[in-house]
Amino acid sequence: METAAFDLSTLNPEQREAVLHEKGPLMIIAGAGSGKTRVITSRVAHLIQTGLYPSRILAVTFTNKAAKEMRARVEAMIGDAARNMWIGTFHSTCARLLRQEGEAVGLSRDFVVYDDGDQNTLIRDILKSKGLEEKSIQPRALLSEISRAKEKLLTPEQYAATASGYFEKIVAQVFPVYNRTLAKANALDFDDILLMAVRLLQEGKEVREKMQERFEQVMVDEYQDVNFAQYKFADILSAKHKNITIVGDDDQSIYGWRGADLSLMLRFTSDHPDAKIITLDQNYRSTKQILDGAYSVVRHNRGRNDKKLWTQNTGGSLIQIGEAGTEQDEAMLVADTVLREVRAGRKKWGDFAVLYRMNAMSRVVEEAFVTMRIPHILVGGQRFYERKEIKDMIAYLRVVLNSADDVSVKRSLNTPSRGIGQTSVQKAEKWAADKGATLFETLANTAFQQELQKKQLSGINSYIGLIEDAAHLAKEGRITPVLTHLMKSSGLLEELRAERTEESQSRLENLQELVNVTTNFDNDPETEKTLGAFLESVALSADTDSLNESGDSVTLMTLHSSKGLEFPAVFLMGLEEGVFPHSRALDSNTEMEEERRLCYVGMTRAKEDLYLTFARRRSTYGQAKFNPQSRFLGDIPRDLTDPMVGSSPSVSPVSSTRTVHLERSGTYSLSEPDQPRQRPSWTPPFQVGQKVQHKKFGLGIVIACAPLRNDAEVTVGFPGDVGVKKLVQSLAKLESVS
DNA sequence: TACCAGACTATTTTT
DNA sequence: TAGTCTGGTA
Repeated sequence: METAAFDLSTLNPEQREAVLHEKGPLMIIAGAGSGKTRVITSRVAHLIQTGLYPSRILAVTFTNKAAKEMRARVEAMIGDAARNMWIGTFHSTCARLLRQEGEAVGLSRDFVVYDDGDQNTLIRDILKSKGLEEKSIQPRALLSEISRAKEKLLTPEQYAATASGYFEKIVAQVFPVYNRTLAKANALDFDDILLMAVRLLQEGKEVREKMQERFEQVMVDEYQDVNFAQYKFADILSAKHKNITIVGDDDQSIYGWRGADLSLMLRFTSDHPDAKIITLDQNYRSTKQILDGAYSVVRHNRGRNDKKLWTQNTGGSLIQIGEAGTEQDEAMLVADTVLREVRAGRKKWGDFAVLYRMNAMSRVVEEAFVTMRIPHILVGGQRFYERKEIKDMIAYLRVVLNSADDVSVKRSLNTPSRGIGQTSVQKAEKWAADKGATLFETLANTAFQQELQKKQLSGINSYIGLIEDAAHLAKEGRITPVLTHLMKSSGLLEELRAERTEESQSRLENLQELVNVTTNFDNDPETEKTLGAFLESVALSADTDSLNESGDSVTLMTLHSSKGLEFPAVFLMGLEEGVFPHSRALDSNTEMEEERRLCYVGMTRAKEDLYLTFARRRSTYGQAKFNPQSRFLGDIPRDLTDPMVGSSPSVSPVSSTRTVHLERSGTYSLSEPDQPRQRPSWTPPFQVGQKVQHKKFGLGIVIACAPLRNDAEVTVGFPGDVGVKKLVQSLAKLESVS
């Protein structure tokens, strides 16, 4: 980290220009590794040094981690004055605004934030109550459609007006109910936080003018990832002074599936015809081979701003390509390479990152690393705040804060078991719906209680007593006593301790960790000491926030979570058609372009060494698959690559000539020579690349063969509309054509 | 109410 | 394969 004040002389001309720009809209197109963060922080420092009050700067990012880093770096340059800046994520900034001014749009200060899990339970309940549950509607799909609508700032009415087709009609039906339920529970989902903040600014003239006046400089980082609501938020706030700076890279847009809209980046220049545009294309991170390789993958995308990164760093090794028999072999190849480099003293464990397309792929790597005793940390996967026991306790805390939160009442009511089952809950829900009361009010209502059996009644009373005691404790301001009281008196601790299994032990540890979190919160002088503030910090935080160089270990994570990071050596695994690019992207142009960008992001994480690996055979969902190697590998010019040491090619790439396959296919069996297996070896009926004749489809080329009991599943590519087919040999009766 | 077996279904996830 | 969900039964 830079500790001295910033030094203009170490910046390149474009960077300097961006830093010194003072008035008017500015767009910085910042390629990977082009010193973006340095430019933004220097710019902030420069503005403050030229007399701007820090409190008049708003800087928004997408992650808490980025926000934290930005603040720390500015502080290092200009000292404590940086504290008064508004630096935060879109969500935390909007939530802050809503807590301050939200009452103007009828929002209570004590709103809770619903995460994906809560949204899911809510939507399921609604589907059930509408009798729509078995109509093959996936709650997830529904939620993402609603989310998409909210990101566009659409009201349920506006959505309904344009809804067409079966699915959209259902969404139109559910959407308003979903919103009403949230409102009744005094809850906001992630999208609401943005939406309500924008609405507040649009409708509340006074608030709007106050905020517009206040923020003389507005900066948005990672602009390629903004959605419409976020765009609007920044747009309104910067409308008065017009000093908006956006920083982004269209080649690194990998969150399209989450509503990020790349076209908003283009829109910036039409919104602000006078905008200054600066492109940072000198890369300070990677070697030329890595940059050229990455470029050869993204350049296939249409409609991108062509921008080729350059570097003065022309040394370094070629991109290394590793081929393995199975995914286990692939993982071992990675492990071996790491081990060799570390033993040779060329690298430390912490210099390596292993990136993959799906979290599920981490397991094999972990296994290999464990057997080879390679220290590693796994990023992502099951998140702390999504663990059951943590969510349970959070649910309790939320009820203490806001008893209208029905979702949390339902979750906590019978955990641990108080003998209150589905039937009782349904009874209470019905009663609540009839009387227009909240669930909690209903449970406490004497008239309702008379309808209950003794057992249920005593359970409910002990629940209510527990919440009331906790609410009393909460008035004192510290969170930890409330939490520990709830854990003890609910009997949850007791239950877990009694279980004495490995799982219960780990749950107890997680709960202990939660106590640590609240203790830190209680002792942190910076935080507002209320339960609401604590719950908000929980809802708006991600695990990766705390991801720092935690010791000297290899980092394992998905390509998505690697964005913004860099490592001396990077492995990109699973470069196979159907894995990366992901199978879901194979028939969609837009998604394929996003996969390409994802590959670009992954490759440009590497500073010195980049390894791309694939396996010929991979089991997916318990089924063996022979995927052809990824098209991305084919995009990289040969003179930039080198086979990895230990790579075991046996079949040449699909694109090469057939004769090669025929010669080598003898070894093409399930029992890899280096890893003997118990299973009898299986000989595929055809070789990959072999021409075959099908009665109906005609001539085709074998792409893959997989064993299928006493049969074989043959994947064949046919020309024209027929495309790729999976055929069972005994039925398809494919004949080989020489 | 609670538990178990079988069915079902599978990206990515900054907040 | 593995984790989640559902429905049937004790």
